[in-house]
Parts: sequence; C-alpha cells; structure tokens
Amino acid sequence: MPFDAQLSPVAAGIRTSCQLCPAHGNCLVNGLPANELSRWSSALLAHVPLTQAGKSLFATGEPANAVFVVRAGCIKTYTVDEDGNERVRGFHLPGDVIGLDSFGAAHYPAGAVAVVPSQVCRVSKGQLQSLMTDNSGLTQHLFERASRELRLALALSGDYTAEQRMAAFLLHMLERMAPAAPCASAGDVRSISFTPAAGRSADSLIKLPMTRRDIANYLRLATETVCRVLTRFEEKGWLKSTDKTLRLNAPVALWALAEPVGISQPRLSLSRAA
Amino acid sequence: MPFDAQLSPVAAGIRTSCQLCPAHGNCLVNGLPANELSRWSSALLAHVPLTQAGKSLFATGEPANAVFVVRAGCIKTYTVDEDGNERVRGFHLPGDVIGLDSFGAAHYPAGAVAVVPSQVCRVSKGQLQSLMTDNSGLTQHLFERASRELRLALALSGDYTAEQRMAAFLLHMLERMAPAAPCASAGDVRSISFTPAAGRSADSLIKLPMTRRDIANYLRLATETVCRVLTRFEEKGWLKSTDKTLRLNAPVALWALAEPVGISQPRLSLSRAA
DNA sequence: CGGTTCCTTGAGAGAACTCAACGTCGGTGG
DNA sequence: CCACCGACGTTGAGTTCTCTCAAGGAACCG
Repeated sequence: MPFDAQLSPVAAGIRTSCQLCPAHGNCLVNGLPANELSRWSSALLAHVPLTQAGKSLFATGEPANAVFVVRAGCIKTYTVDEDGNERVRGFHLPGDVIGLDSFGAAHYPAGAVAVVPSQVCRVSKGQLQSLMTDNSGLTQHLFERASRELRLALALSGDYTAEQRMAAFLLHMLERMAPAAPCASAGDVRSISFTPAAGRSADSLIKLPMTRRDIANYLRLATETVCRVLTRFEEKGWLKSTDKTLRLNAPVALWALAEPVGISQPRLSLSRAA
Repeated sequence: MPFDAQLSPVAAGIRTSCQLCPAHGNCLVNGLPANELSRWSSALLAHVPLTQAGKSLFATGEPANAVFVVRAGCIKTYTVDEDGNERVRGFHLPGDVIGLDSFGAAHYPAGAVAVVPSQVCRVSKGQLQSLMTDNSGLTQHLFERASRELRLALALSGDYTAEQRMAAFLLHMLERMAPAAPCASAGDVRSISFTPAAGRSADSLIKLPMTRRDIANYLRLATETVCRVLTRFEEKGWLKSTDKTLRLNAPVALWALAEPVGISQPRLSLSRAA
C-alpha cells in the first residue's frame, strides 16, 4: 500500500506514522513513549474513510468489537429509542476516541455516523486489550480519556437554561477545535496538517460542522430554540453568525453565562498535586 | 466506635479479606484472580467510616489523590456553582467506585458526602496506578466501571419528562440495591452481609436513603415535582410510598415509561448482528 | 431550475418551576 | 412529658421557559 510522505491519498489500513497525523496533537497516543507508540501503530487500521456525511461507522446494538480514533472530520454518536426519537450523545473531533462507553458491553450503546466526510483509525477490542496489558502509558491515557468524557457528560447533564447550554457548547467546541485546526472535513486534510493552531488567536472563529438540528438535539433543545438563542446572542453583539461559521466577539460574556455548567473556563489552571 | 462481632471491629485501615465484605458481590474486585485480589487488599485502606449523614469524604476542588469504593451506606457526589446552587451528580451504593471521573484531573470535579452513615475503602492514586501496571484484570474492571458510568451519564442526560426520569431512577435504584441488599446504613452492616439477595423477589421494596430534595436535584426536577410524580404513580396503583420506603406494584408500567431513557430494562436482550 | 433540506421567525400551548401554605416527623430542652 | 423548632414532605395556584405548530426564505444537489 503506497503512502505519500506529505499526506496524501487515503487507503484504509495504511501503515502510517502517527507522528505525521494531523490529529496527533489531540490524539490519545500523543506523549506516549516510542515503543508504546509503535506497538499502537502496528495494531492500528489507519485512515478508514467515511467518504461522505451520513456514512455510518457502526450502528446501535452492533457487537462492540472495536474502538476508533477520529483522524479528520467529525463523527456524531447517537441513540434511537423505540419511538424513533433520535438522541445525539456527542460529537467527536480529530483525536477523540469513539467507543469508550462500550467497554465491558457486548454491543455499542450508541451508533456513530460521519457529520462531514471523515477519517478514523480502528483498533479491535482484542488488540486493544492485549495492548493494555503491557503498555501502561497507553492504558493510562485511555483511562484519562474515559474519565474526561465522564466529567463532561456529568457536567453537561445538569439543568441549565438554553442560553447557558448554548454558550457552554460554543466555548467547548472552540476549545476543542482550536488546537488542532478548524474542523475541516477529510477532503481538506491537506490543509489541516499544515495549519498551525488556528482559532486561539485574536478573534475566535468556529466552523460548526453539524446542523442546528443536531446541536439542538445534543443540547436537549428544539431546533428553533437554538436559532433564537443564537439570534439573541447576535443582538447582544456577542457573536456574528454566518451560516455554520461563527465569530465570537465577546467570549467573556459567554464564559460568564456558561460558568455554572463548568466545562469551559477561560484558562483552567490545573496545577498538579500529589 | 462500637461494632458487631460478626464482621469484626472497625478501625480505619484494617487489613481485611474482601471475601467477607458485604459489598463484595458488587465490588469491582469481584471475580479477580486471587493474586490480584490480595495485592488490591494490601493497597487498601479499608473500613473508613463516615459515621453520620452529611459527613464529607472530600470536597470539590480538593486534590484528587485517591479513589474510593463504597462498603456500606450511600454516598452522593455533588458540585456547587458560583451562585451556590448545589447539583447532585450521582448516588454511590455499596460496591460502587467513587472518583472515576477524577483520573487525569488534579482536583476532584465534585465533592462527596455520606447520605446515611457509611463506610468506604480508600486506595491512593499512586498505589492504584502501580497496581494497574501489573494487574490487567483490575485494570479492566476499573475500565469497565468507568465505561458503565459513562453510559449511565449519557443515558440520563437525555431530555425526558419528569415521569420518565422518575421511573428510570426508581428502577435503577431497585436494580442496584437488590443484589446486595436494601441499602442499609453502616450501622446495619450486621444484617447486610447475611441477607441473601433481597428485593429481587416477588414484591419490590426499595428503601431510598436520600431525601426528595436530593432525588429532585439529581433528576433536574423541583422537589415538588418529585412529590407530585410519586403521587401520580400512587394514584395509578403503580406503587405505594411510605416515607422513604417504596413498594413497586407495577414495575412493568414503570419499565414502559422508562424505556426511552434506556438504563433499566427488564432483561436487556440486544441480539443484533453486524 | 425544481425539489429537498436547513435555517429563521412568529404565535399559541404545555410541562415544570416558583411561591406559598400546611402537615408530619424527630430531636431538644424546659 | 410535652411544647417547640427545624427539616422534610405534600398539595395548590400562578408564572415562565421552552416546545409545538406553522410558514417563509435560503442554500444545496441532482
């Protein structure tokens, strides 16, 4: 399987160096010792393509026999109840792990589909399990990811107003997209890897890859409410919304609003303790 | 600190056999190979007492340097935002791990207090980390616990009616308390360890250790709403509520209500194919 | 260009909240 | 022993936030 140094074309299962991956900075293997990283790489089925929005990675209830890491794009996880109501559980950006909620479960508790054209890397449960027995660094990183996701889920599960939730969501997306690059689809991978940390700069631009409907569903709001809240924010001069691209003018005001949610602080100073 | 002979004296830090622990059936070490269990036991500070309701185990923002397993009683975790609003994040029953959401975090994201007199076992983060490097069974159990908690948090975070949430909560409590025994406080430990699986039997009795206020807060409802929903359930003949003790007469009806929440099924049968 | 799908705005409805009052229980102290 | 107090639980009435229903406009795709 050929592989171009720069980045190039995509074939599932390619053996690649994680070092060159556009998502490396956010990936759970970032910071692992070289030996663990190389073992990880060789257990990996890399560059699995989800060529277009709506492509399914796996369905709810399917046997849960792999875990995925987003390489590019955006994947949403969701459930559907007996009445056919969809419920968005989360959005996964480059570097994020998908399937952390399926450990010890026979089946995926939620399905996963691409929000925009995306790429993921795949590790089977079996391989992951054996990796975990003798790669303590990897194990710890995985654990921290799961723990972080749990913190997020618990924080978001609170009872907040539409405005609080929206503000928290926007800031959270901003934080997550900033270090890697604006969330581009896999088609734009070329640009991703060479874009330096964008978004963290002066004016905060977010390109939201998902629809209002998905945002609303994720935040437990009606689509219309999301629109109205965005309009209200815009009237206050806090942001400028152009289709899916948002420009945050007054992040401070948003922070203040989102504070009770507790997921996005201006600068979370976590000085370590014993 | 007086304590009954059956299960010997309680002094924090006692070296004890996990086999005799009343919570053993639900504990994360249940099913581990003997060698891992014994290493776990010796890393453990067992029987840490929280003598009365309201006693704090740790506070929000405190350096997160240990993980706990509930031995008896009930512990609630909670956060307090800047406006002083309390937010209950979860109730932890015997066998449950507290602190899974603090991995990779310097500080506890939530505080923990006893709901009724309780006992916990303590393992320091450092010890746990070294245990995890060479006890793959333990590691896996921990991972599965974190994953399960994540699934629960995601399921509960949905947008449901007061009745759906209440039904899901009651059934979930019933399921969790049944195998171990009705949630008794540490003072009743005597009875716990020798009571065979209660509650699973014909008529389902639950003793809810926490106040209506805590339940409401946990479910993102007003205290009054919880009362009203319980009253409605009672009017329908689905349960009989006597103070903190509930008798579920029509679990089927409750199951039907709680179905969309997706956390408590009569018997989860998701046979699905790839 | 039609035909979707998505986004946006308006008007009315409903579920849950807030405010308020009252009953109950358990502990405390006179 | 009983009166008192505070916390908890329950019930009622009015308010509010968000949802639902409805419709028009914009963007995307074949």
